[in-house]
Amino acid sequence: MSPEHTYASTLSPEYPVLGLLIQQPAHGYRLHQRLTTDLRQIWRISLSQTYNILKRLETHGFIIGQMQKHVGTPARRYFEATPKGVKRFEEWLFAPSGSSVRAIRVEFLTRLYFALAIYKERASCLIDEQITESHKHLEVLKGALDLLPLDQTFNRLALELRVRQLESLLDWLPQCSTALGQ
Amino acid sequence: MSPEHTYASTLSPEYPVLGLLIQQPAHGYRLHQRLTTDLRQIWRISLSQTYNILKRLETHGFIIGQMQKHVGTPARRYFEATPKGVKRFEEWLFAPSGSSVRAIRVEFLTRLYFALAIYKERASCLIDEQITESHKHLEVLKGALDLLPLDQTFNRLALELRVRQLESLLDWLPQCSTALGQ
DNA sequence: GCCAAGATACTCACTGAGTGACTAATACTT
DNA sequence: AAGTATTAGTCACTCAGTGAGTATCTTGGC
Repeated sequence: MSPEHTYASTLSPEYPVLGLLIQQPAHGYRLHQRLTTDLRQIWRISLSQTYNILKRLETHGFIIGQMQKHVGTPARRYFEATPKGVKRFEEWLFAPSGSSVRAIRVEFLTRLYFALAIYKERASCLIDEQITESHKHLEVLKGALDLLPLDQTFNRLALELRVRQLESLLDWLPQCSTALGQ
Repeated sequence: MSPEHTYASTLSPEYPVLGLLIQQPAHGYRLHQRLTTDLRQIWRISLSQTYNILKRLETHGFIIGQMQKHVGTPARRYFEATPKGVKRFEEWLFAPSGSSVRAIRVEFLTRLYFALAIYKERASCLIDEQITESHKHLEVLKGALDLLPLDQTFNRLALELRVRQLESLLDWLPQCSTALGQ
């Protein structure tokens, strides 16, 4: 068993957490506040779950935490990303998206958020890539639909829904560019 | 802590497994085969995950398993639903759907599958209810979008995508009725 | 000046979700 | 008879997520 093996898929909540810490080091509670304001339309991560994720990120060496005692506040642990953590995050940020509609929605929006916040010049490139990828994926789904026998009513219905969802995603993607342009 | 408390959300893979067992008792391996043929467009459940779910369902008393020794085959455990399991399944089947687009997609399709297979007369009613619910939900999302300040570019983009996805779901739903009619 | 309510900051113990490697028997094939 | 594929299942693990609980500090009201 490889010691570097990590299970997390690219949809994992570890990435938004890591990204926020790269943007700005913070302690758990503050981090959770930023999660619930800045990213609340995408991620709903409870406070204790936030701490779980921090713990995991730390055991994997992607972040390190240090106690800091201020006068007049309870003791806090401040976390910041390690170079290893930054590397992992950037690899994720510019990697191709997963294929499910949900994966695309959640992943792409998260990537876009951080691209806008940290690596602004690469954001429009991210959008273009997503458009290309989604078109490709759409063709795959349509191909699969053509191959599905007509009597497989149920599987056909399910696939048709996925096609429609992907099409509506493709309708929406150009809006991102517009929003970015302002 | 209530002993009857179960964590599983209505999106849990326990329901397709339970439903297949209500349709027809089976052993784990066969069940997994049915999962990968009949429901492959919705659920991708690995073999070992199938056994995990069976174990959980059994410890909760929703199914019971019994060893059966055939000549010429390895020993197998056949599972069937208990009355308690049937009750739980039916409550889920006719309960209102979750609210996320993914929840609706996965849940609704699963419900529809079993409604068609086991409770055929109630299937069209299920579709109508989903249409009503989704319209309501769409209004809620649109309301939230109207309330979101214009400067919250990112959260607005995310919400707009959800609106579009829900609209495309609403376009698709009537197809279910058509498919059902045949 | 005190105390209750609430915000801050975190911990713990738990269940559920999901994977990959492994075992072991039977069945098919050459 | 040996080797491969299929059938059937177990094990040990990590990740995902919840809810209750703990402890400290701030703030508003009397």
